[in-house]
Amino acid sequence: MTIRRKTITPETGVNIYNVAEKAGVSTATVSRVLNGNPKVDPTLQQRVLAVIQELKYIPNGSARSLVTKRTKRIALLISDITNPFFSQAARGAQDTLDQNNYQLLLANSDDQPNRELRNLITFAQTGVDGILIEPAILDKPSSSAQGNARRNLAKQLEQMDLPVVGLTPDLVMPNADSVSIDEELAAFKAVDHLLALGHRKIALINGPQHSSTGSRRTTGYERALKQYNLPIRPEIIYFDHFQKETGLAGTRVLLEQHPEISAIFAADELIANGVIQATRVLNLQIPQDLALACIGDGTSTAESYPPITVAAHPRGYEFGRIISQMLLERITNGSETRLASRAVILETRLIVRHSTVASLRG
Amino acid sequence: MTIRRKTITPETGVNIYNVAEKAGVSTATVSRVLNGNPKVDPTLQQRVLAVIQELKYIPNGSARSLVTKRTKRIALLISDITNPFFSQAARGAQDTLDQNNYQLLLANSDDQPNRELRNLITFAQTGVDGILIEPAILDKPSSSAQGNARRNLAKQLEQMDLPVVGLTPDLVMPNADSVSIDEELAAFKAVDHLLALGHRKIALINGPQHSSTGSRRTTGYERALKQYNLPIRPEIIYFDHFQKETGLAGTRVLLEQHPEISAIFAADELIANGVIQATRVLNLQIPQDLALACIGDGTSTAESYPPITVAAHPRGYEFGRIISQMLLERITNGSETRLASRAVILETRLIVRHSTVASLRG
DNA sequence: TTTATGTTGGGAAGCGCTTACACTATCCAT
DNA sequence: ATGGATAGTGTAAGCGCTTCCCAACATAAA
Repeated sequence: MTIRRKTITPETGVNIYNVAEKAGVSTATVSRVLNGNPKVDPTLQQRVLAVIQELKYIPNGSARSLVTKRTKRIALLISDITNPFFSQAARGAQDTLDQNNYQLLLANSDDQPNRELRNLITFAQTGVDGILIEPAILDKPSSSAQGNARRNLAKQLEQMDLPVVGLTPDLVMPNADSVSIDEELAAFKAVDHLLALGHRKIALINGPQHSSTGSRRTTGYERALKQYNLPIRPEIIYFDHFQKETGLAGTRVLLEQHPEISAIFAADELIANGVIQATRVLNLQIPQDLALACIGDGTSTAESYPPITVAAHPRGYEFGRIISQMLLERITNGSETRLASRAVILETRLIVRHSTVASLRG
Repeated sequence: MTIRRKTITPETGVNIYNVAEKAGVSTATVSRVLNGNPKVDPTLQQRVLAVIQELKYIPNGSARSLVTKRTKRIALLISDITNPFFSQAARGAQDTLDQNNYQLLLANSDDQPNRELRNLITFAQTGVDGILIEPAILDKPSSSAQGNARRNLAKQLEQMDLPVVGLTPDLVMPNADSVSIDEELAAFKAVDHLLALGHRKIALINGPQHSSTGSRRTTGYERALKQYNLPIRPEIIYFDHFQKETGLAGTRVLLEQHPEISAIFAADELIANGVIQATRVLNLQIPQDLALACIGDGTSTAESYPPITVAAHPRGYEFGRIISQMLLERITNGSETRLASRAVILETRLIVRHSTVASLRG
């Protein structure tokens, strides 16, 4: 058995040849024990393992990936890790990936389609086995621009031909799954609750009007009103961003112009926090003067004063676990049977807390 | 010019040979334009670039890394991305890395030295150009166990011989920098402020007693008391975790047994939040009945009711930017001049807000 | 014109692995 | 004994790049 090439202590670190030589076997055998191939003589295996320990040999991932075409690495592309929902999701993903010996590559898109695309290309180059993505919000009302950005995303994704799981309801393409909640239904549940309590003047404070999330929540709100044969009054609907500031400003503006409002449906927890903050400034009591319900994961709303009634979806952590689990299935399965696309819709449920109470007005 | 090997459309994707062939040049030339080598004929360069576009060629990172030994990838190993400080730090790191075309690999250690070690090894295997690490807290009072874990960390890190920047004051080893704040001084400032206001019975609610952070903050607290010739009273010091629950429980316990306490120094923002929550339950007014100061980044404490006086350190985002910047310098510089280790200590400053007021008692 | 010098491009080695394929040894059925 | 499986190991061909080294050519100096 002869060993070619740099067999003697290269400057660059220990490689498989060094191990093979010292153990008196071929590189093939070393590789086999490295990969847990069952058909190697236990004696040899022990010898090789011992040498690996002794030499502190760590296999070179690049070389390995080059031939196997797998990296044991997946990418998570989200708008902003700073958002608690996403940092929880990252943690959830991390935990299940870790259990399966996968690594996590992180990138933020800031909801900009071009950054998203750029990151995707970098991933393709770097080499990842799959992609977890929260597609950028398409904020432009211009339908053509919106369509374009989405189409580019899909094109890029398809071209890369990697397993994908998206945190969105609308990622329909081969080799991809999607996980989301029924935004419209969640909004409907919250508003329906307010209506059932007798509220009739219910304002909506929402994120971007033309974002997919924003528009779906608006639809749910409208559907609830229609069900009670109530008119939709655009003047008590306020759009801006999914931020606390929106809740603050929206509440001020709406209540000033429409004091008859008896309840506010905040499209998200941050907005709801802003609403509460505004009521403190305006010296209003929740729920006596103003009822408040929102959509969220039910965590932070449980700790505010008063605790807020919420149409609750699973926490970011859950989302993270689910999407990474699905991605792993797709990666593992991908070679043989290509799985059909799945669209998972997670449950939401209404949690009634102290921020809502029967309307005291007309 | 002849081109060897699979020159014709491999199933696996476009490679550098395909590009070379179609452009009528050698792979060496393609590689040169790929890497921006200035000495290629502009005509050729154009031709190659055109073919790259046409074929949608994306270079294979593994192959590239295999020969260059650089991955353009760095690792961030922290205890928990879910902690806002760290998600901010991750964002800060991400942003500066992104600008320099580096990617971020994320891992959570949960403060467990063994997970930390395991992740480090995986990084070495995967291939990263540098490591950003928040070393696991060594909670065990047993000094030998503590020393061991730290020593293992250092050993592993040195063996990997990669540039490292640590979010800690105590990472002394070649090819590494560290960034931290003067924990003791921060604690001193906060407590000194309380003392200057006339408070004499100042309780401390802290995180783990034997964690490096916890013990340093205790020292600062003690130093401030000594400066005023006041005794250190262990019975009004409460240790547990850097969590809201600790603040809640600590406040109840301490005030029940020692109603003479006129001020609390909370070692961290979460604990301070717990203290506030406790005062609501106990029906105490801050700052009239109890003054409160803490250490933090000054963000969340600005928005509580009342806003909390804080010895403020830079935000996680700043830390993230700084450590990644330093790491990049080390990576870039590393080959020629090996930089001396640096230990950066970031400034803290006292921000006086409504939670502290002159003592109304003796 | 000849020689020295510089500039560009190509040939090919090899980075550190995995894995067909070939080979040898063993074992059981004939 | 002999042939055919079977199991265990080694050989060597790449994976897709980068880069050293040299050929080819152009240009400047003699």
